Order: sequence, then structure tokens, then C-alpha cells
Amino acid sequence: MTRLRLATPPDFKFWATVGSHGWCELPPFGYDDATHTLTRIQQLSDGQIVYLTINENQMDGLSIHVEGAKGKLKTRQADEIREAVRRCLNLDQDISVFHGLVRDHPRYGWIERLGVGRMLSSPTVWEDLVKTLLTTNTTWNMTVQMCRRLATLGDSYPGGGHAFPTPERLAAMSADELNSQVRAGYRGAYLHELAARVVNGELDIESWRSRELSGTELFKRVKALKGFGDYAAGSVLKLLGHFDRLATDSECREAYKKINGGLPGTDKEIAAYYDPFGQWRGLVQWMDVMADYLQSP
DNA sequence: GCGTCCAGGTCTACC
DNA sequence: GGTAGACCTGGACGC
Repeated sequence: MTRLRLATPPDFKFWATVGSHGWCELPPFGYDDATHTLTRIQQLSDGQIVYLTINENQMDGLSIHVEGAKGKLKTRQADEIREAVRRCLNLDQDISVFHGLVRDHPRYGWIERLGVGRMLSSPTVWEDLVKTLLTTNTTWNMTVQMCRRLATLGDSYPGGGHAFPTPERLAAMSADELNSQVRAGYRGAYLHELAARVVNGELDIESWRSRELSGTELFKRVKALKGFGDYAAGSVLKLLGHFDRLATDSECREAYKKINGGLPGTDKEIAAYYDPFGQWRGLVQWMDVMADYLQSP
């Protein structure tokens, strides 16, 4: 086993980021609430599969325990692991402007006090797109089940579990074969099409992380994918660090109802409520969904 | 155990 | 541009 260290920004809150939404429950992520540990089975670019155990180190940022590497971990592999964790925890993201925006807001002062607002993402755009697709038109429990079945298609880690399957792996299967494994219903065809378009070079989704791409352009590209409507595209944008789009789903409508004195609102009314938060509106909306959970002791 | 209803977003066809 | 109905799975419910 090798232990790596990773420095974090001063305003970074590890467990608040891990619990920022449900991604930590979806393999190849795992977590332990008691020990505040995030785990992940990660396939490196050389094909090796490692098991990462990520903890907060009170003294200096994060500790990453790496198991499963063949021989001594090479510098290049260690750098790749650090980069993956950095992306997952969005360590390069500056959320101080967001905190400044909500600091004196009567409803949202708790956000900065608790240091929340940073989201847990996947190390690849591919994984975030696939998982988001599996959240559409279904319950969270079903999303977890579909992701678990999907994860078994990735290369296996000797100690148990699998790395997230590559687009090449899914594209190599027929759409029917894929869906008999994942049981994603009509989403299975969208998933297969996405994998095929990535593999044949039609889509360069990993470039979508570039900061040169505006939120508007990114939203357009995600929505052009089959199965990604307003909600899914808004969700993907948040994971990629753009918060100027809402991702209104049933949970968001419930959250709005709560802050609107128990009265439901139309999607237009909901959009108007979050409009004053400008480029951060999507994140404020998500904070409303997570408010009870994040503020619980 | 079986049948029916329902929830969850997106797509397509139609107006 | 707006809307109705279909898509698919599995949980809840009634019989």
C-alpha cells in the first residue's frame, strides 16, 4: 500500500463535498459515514486498477491510500491518482464568490458557515454523463440499482468490485446485450448510442471540461445528446463547474414548495425565484434541495 | 401470487 | 411554442 498526500484549499470541507449529492453511493465510489472515508476503484491509463481510500488529514489536506498497484507506484501513476481525486473533489474550483453572494442572505447564510457548495464529481465527463442519464425519469433507488449493474461491466479489481466501464466496453456490446445487464429500460439505447459516438470519435466529451467552453455552449452540447433534457443537462453542468442553469426535477419542486409556504410553483415561477442568483442559480437551487441534510448535525 | 397503478424526465408527433 | 402520450422499471397496493 502507498499513501499519497493531497493539499486542499483553505475553505475545503471534505465530508460536505463527499455528501454534496448522491454520487458517493454510486460505484465505483463507496463511503463510510462512521470513519468519513471515501473509496473508489480507479482504472489508470496503463490499465492497472487500484483501490483508493481517501481520508481527511487534520494536519495537511487529504490522505489517499492506494492498494492494488503492481510493484512500487510510479510517479506518473501517483500524479494520475492525485489528478483524479482533485477532479472528483473539485479542488480547483473557487467557490468564494458564491459564498460571498449568499453570506448576508437571510435564507442562505448557513451555506458559507458550513462551508458547503463544492460538488462531488466523477474523474471523467463520461462517467458523469452516464450516471446522470441513469437519474432521469426514475427513483434514486432505481438509479443506484442500475449503476450497480452497470459497474459490473467494468474491469474487476482483484479485491472485489469493478472500475467504471469504459465507453469502449459498452460500445463493444450490442444495445440489447447491454440493456439485459443494466436493465435501464428505454435509457439503455441512449446509453449505448452515447458510448458508440464517443468511441467512433464523433463526440469529444472529455474536452467539455475546458473552461473555454461557456455554460451556454456546454448546455447546448449536453442537450443535443439523446436522453438529456433540461434537468439532465443542468445537472451535468453543475458537475462540470457551471452553475448558471437550473436542473429542476421533482425534488427541486418539493424544495421550492417548502420555501414558498407550502405552495407549489410552476417551473417559470421557480426559475424567476432563482434568477437573482445569476451565474450561481443552479447551485443555490441545489442547496435548497440539500438544505435539511446539510444542516443536520 | 397476480394484476393494476404510479412515479420519475425525455422524446416524438401533433396542433 | 405548447401539449399529449409513450417509453421502462420496480415499488406499493388491492384482491
